[in-house]
Amino acid sequence: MKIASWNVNSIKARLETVMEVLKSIDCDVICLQEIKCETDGFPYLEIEDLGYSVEALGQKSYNGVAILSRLPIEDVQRGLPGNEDDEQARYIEATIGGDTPFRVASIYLPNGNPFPGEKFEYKLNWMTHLRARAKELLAWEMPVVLAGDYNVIPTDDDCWDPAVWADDALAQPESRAALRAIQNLGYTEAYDCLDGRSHQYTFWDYQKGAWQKDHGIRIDHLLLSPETADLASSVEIYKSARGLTKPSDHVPIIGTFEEG
DNA sequence: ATGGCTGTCTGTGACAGA
Repeated sequence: MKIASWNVNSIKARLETVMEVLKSIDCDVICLQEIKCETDGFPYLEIEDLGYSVEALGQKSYNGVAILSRLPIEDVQRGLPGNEDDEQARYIEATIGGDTPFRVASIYLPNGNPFPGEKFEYKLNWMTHLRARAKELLAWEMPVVLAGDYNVIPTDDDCWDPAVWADDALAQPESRAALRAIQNLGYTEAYDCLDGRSHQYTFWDYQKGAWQKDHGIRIDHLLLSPETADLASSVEIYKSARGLTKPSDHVPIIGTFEEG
């Protein structure tokens, strides 16, 4: 079972690139973020032609998340439970059927800039709700994958130059602590667990030749419940997606899991 | 090079992104 997370920065503007990458990475489940279209506007037919079922939660212009799966998608939860007042489309969760069912969430965590400010408080509040949901899911005692663009640089070793990011919401101690607080419930981050090299990135800005200079940050993460961590065998950052024509500024992060 | 990117919209510049 291969499960990926990928912020595509508009599914419509990126459709050809997305389909090319989906064929290459050959995953069973792909969690998409920043689809930037309304739920009804998702290009369902094109993705279904690749063999995937699709469940999406979108809104006009911004944000938006989706789960693609070759296996049946069941019990879809749209929006982050306990955070029903949030009008932004940032969370969808569902059960992926099969011999070993997985509960999978596609998460687009708020950016939080500028720091400090209301948007940063919104980010921290959102992370508090995510932690509460993560705790609930542990009680399900099944494999859980919380996949997404967390918009958090976990440590200074996960960016090219900590000084550049020091005043940014993505690198604030509060943002990092809120991510660790979720992990401290009992979640394992797939990259930390299965690779762990420093200075490996999932995002490179479009500006200033960031990709060519490898000026990136690692902000896309796969959080695994203990049941999932036991099944995890490898992780890959699909870096070559950033070098394609008309790329997203993020690349997929892919986890491989044994099916017990 | 007082800049340098990309996407969205009842758009043609403002905003959001990170």
